[in-house]
Amino acid sequence: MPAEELETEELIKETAKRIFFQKGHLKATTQEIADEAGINRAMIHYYFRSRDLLFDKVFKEAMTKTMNKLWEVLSSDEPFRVKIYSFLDTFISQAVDYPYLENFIITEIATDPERIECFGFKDKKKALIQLNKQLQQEIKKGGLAPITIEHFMVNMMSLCNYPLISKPLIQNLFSITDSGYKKFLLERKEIVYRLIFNKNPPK
Amino acid sequence: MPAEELETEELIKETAKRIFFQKGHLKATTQEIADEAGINRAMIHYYFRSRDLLFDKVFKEAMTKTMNKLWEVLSSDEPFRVKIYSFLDTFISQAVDYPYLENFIITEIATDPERIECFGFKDKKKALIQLNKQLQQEIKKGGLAPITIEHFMVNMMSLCNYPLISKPLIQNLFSITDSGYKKFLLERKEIVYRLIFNKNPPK
DNA sequence: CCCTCAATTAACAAAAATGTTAAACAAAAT
DNA sequence: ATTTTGTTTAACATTTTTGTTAATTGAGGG
Repeated sequence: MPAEELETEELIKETAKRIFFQKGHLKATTQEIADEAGINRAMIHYYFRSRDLLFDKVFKEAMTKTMNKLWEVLSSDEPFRVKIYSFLDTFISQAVDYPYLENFIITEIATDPERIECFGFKDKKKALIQLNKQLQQEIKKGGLAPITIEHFMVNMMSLCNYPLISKPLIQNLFSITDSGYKKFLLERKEIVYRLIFNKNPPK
Repeated sequence: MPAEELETEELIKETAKRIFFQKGHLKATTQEIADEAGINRAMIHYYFRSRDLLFDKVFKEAMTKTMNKLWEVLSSDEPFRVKIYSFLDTFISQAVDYPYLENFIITEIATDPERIECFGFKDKKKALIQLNKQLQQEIKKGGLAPITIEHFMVNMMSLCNYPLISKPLIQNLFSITDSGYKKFLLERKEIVYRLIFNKNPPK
């Protein structure tokens, strides 16, 4: 047994998170989770009452953590390009850890869009406005072709996220091995920056 | 009753396809499908033996149709930029029809990557090589910054597809209404072309 | 040493989903 | 008219998954 054994409750949450959002097995049963965690299935009910409550809690935690990180980056006082590069970095790191969190957001929220409501962060709007100001300045300086903040951000998110969530498809299309894919992903941080700014990334 | 009532088998397939790949409700039960189609649940078993076989058939059909369309475009004799613009068009149209097909590919294939094997089209490799030749020529001509065919295509796919499959998330982030989102998506064909070629699309 | 109490377990109950079957039906063939 | 055939239905059986409960364990406090 490991020196610092996780408390059962925490262990369940971590295991569930891994199965749901790393392995992408969103419909994993309580039995699968229990087996993977090496505990009795009843423990899940003991600590979380029901499968749905467990799922909710795990999702909400992962989502909040992620979103907070991202908005923090976007709200910082860094110059525009540094901020964007840092956003790419954070976004990709986070998505590498939980590639299927994004995927869950997509399918699950589609059937029940309420779920996402709770992530309306207080100063989201303010951060966006400020970022947009920076973006438009950058455009005026000629560093970027005219674009709205919405399209700009969707571009970034698309270019970072899609390759992560559609790994199997892309690997098949281009006959890329697992280790090859890792390299491919790492290359993308530069590729994306260059594409967006039409210029090499800082250092 | 409608004048040209669909044959039951076809009706089931169409209904299932809609629920699975338009509504994104991948875990829809046989009952839900039967209800939506207005038929007895046993009919699904009568025509398709099991839920899984139905799912497989529906998926395989949608996938094959999509892929064929895309490869056809990529294998055509059109000049590079026309071909690419046509690819964007086809890709987006198809994804608008079945936004969650992509999503299914992502989650389901993740747990069972074999599923995708069957879509190894005979002249995929040839089409890719030819396309790459065109791409590299375009780059030499100075029409494009140096890039591999893999990154180039992943860029295109990302920029087209991600906004479709992550509609709910983006709508929430930027407070966009449903009708606003439609407009947003249509704008993207131009946006993507401009981003990739750093220049306005043809006509 | 016994009591207490949270944590754990196995066995059970309930619910939800899938799969099967035998009978009813209805149109076409004989 | 009756048989045949493919389709449809309702009722039943099975399987899978979730949820509950009562008994067991084991560490700390009195």
